[in-house]
Amino acid sequence: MKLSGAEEELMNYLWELKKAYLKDLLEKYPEPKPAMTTISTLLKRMQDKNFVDYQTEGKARLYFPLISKENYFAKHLQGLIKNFFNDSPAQFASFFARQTDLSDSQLEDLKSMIDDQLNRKK
Amino acid sequence: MKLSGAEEELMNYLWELKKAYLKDLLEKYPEPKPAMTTISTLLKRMQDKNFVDYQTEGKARLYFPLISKENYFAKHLQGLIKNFFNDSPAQFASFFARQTDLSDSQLEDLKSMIDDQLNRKK
DNA sequence: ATTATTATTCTACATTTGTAGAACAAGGAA
DNA sequence: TTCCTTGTTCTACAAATGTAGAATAATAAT
Repeated sequence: MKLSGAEEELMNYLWELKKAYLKDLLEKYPEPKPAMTTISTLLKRMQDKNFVDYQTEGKARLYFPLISKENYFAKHLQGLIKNFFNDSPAQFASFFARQTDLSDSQLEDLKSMIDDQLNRKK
Repeated sequence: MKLSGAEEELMNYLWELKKAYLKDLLEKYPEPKPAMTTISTLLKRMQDKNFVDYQTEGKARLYFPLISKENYFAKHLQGLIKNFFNDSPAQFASFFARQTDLSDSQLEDLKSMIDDQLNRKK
C-alpha cells in the first residue's frame, strides 16, 4: 500500500511533529490552508492504509505515524531503484555520484561516511 | 507533469526499445498482457503530457521517448530529496550510505567514483 | 449558560488512473 | 479478393484521489 501525494505531504508534517492534533497539522500547511474536513478525510484514509494511528488524549485524538520516515523513504527508494536501475543500488549510486550536484566538501563528507560504513562492518 | 504508475511502466519499455511500434511494446509486457487499446490509451495520454512522440513510419507510428531515463529519474529523485531531505542532496547521500546495503566492494567503487567526481572539477 | 474552538463522520463530486470493448482502417498473406 | 494482423479513436466505467460542505458534538472560555 502506498500513500498518495496529498497523503504524503500530510505524513511529512506528522513526521516533523511526531505527535499532533488535527489543528497542529493544519497549521503546518501554507496558505491557502485546506479545509479541516480535508485533513480529516486524509487522516482516515491513512489510518485505513495503516500509516498512522492515534491515541485518544482526553477528548481529542493525538495522531502519530506508524512508520518512520527513514523506513518509508527506504521503501520508496528501493522502488525507484528497482524501476530504474535494474534493482542495483550500486548502479544507482554511480548515477547519483555523477549526476547530483554535491559540492566538494559534501563529496568529501560522503566519502568519510562511506569509510565509516566500511569500518563498521569489520 | 508526472507520469502515472502504468504510464511509467510503459515508459520503461520504451526507453529500453528506444523506438517501438505498439506491438513491440505490447510484447514487453508479461502475461497477462493488457489489451492493445489499453496501451494505445496510455500512449496518447503520454503524448498529451509530452513524454513521448512518434514519427509516422509508413502507415504505422514509431514511438519514441521525449525525455531520457536519466533526466526523468533525476527529476524524480530531486522530488524525493526535496520531500524527504529538506532539499539537501548531502543529507540524502548520508542516508543512502548508511541505509543501503551495498557490499564492501560496491562501497569502494562508490568511493572511487566520488574521487573521479572530485578530480573532474579541477 | 452561551458561544467559540476544535474535531469527527457522512456525503458528494470532479479529476485522474487503469482498463478495455466497439467501430473502423489499411497493409500483407493466401 | 478476402481475411489476418496491427493499429487508432471513441466511449465507458470502476477505483483512487483531492477537496470540502452539512450535521453534529464536546470542551474551553467568558
